Amino acid sequence: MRRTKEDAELTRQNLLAAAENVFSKKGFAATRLSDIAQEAHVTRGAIYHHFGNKMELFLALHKERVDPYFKMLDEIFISDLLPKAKIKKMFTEFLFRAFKDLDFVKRQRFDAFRDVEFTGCEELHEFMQERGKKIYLMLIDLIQYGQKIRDIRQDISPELAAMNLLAYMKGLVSILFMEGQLDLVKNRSEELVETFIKGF
Amino acid sequence: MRRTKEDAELTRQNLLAAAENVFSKKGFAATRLSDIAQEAHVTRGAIYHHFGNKMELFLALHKERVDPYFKMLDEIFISDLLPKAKIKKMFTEFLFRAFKDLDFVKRQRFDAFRDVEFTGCEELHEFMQERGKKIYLMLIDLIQYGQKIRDIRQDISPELAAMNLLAYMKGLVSILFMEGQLDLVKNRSEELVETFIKGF
DNA sequence: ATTTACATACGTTCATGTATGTATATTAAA
DNA sequence: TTTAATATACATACATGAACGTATGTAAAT
Repeated sequence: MRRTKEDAELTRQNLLAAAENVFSKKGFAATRLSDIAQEAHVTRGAIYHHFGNKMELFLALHKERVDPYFKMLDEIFISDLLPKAKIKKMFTEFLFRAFKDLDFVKRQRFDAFRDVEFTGCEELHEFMQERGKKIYLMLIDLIQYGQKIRDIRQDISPELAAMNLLAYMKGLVSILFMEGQLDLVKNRSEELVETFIKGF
Repeated sequence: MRRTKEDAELTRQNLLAAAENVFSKKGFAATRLSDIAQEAHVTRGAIYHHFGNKMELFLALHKERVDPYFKMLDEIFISDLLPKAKIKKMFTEFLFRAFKDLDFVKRQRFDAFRDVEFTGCEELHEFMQERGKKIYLMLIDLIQYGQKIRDIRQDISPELAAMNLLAYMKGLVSILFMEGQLDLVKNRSEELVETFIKGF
């Protein structure tokens, strides 16, 4: 029984949501398309219809969920705040959205030093590599300019500091969602970042 | 053809090494025991003989490789340095060993915000949860004491700071091994940590 | 009338675990 | 010390099942 276009879009979204849940719980390889289908109250047929295959589904999901975060960073980057304030805002905003958008972050809810997964999807690999590098360069740029106008302390290497910032951002997302630790930091994005940023 | 006990131990070690390689490349779910066996120049029979099953193999590997890191942290914790110096040393030493012991860290060589995997092994989950919490408490303890003796600045929350430290540690390991970024930071553990620690 | 949005059914692959086989090391007995 | 018994360290073969992708069916929307 064919559904209307709106219905179709709805099931597409349901599938994405379900996929997000299952992927974030089990990882790519361990996820069964049947689980996703079940959680979306459809059959695997719907998945293949909408996305073609498992990898494409993952890819679509990833791009759709991660894109907004990077767009936000871009916007802050081209705003007219001072460098340090920009960096601070990037982090705060990032965390704020992460808290609000738990579904995305759930994916990162693995414990310290536990385990990883590579999807083996070169496309995604390069995609994220690219983005990571872009943020990295953005941060270096900000720090250098900040140092030039004396907004940021002089005695640090922009590259290392940028690396540290990235590491912090990444690590924070990963760690915040350890069971029992979430409450401590939820809605304290600013405080958290403030504590960190004092280094500059 | 039965081997001597020493031979057996050797193949056990070979299996662990091979498992480390494959697991770190593919993640738990996506690795095939046949790959591991092949890389160790044995058959899967050897794996089942030595470890029982896939999960047990992973567990054994994990404990064997991760343990030394935590032991090292413990040792620094009970040493007689000042708190800030302890924290610094923990990080520096951790990174130093990580660089030296790439095999372990390889496991963490995934790109920012890319993908995760949960092994679904509750035992390991709790095991690592436990350890993470222990370090967390250790750090809080250090910071509080450091503040008391004026070794660490007063205007930060020990909990948040500890959380930040953990996040940084975790994120750093994850990010350092992005293709092309490794050279920048390799053997600069101290500088890196120095840049970070200035926040205190 | 035709396409769409799925459901259903099917074939194939493939990895896991188990059962079994076997040659040798280890131990015990003679 | 020699020999017999047994346990060990794997290899090989097999049974099972699961998940993927594809092919096809179908009812309703366009």
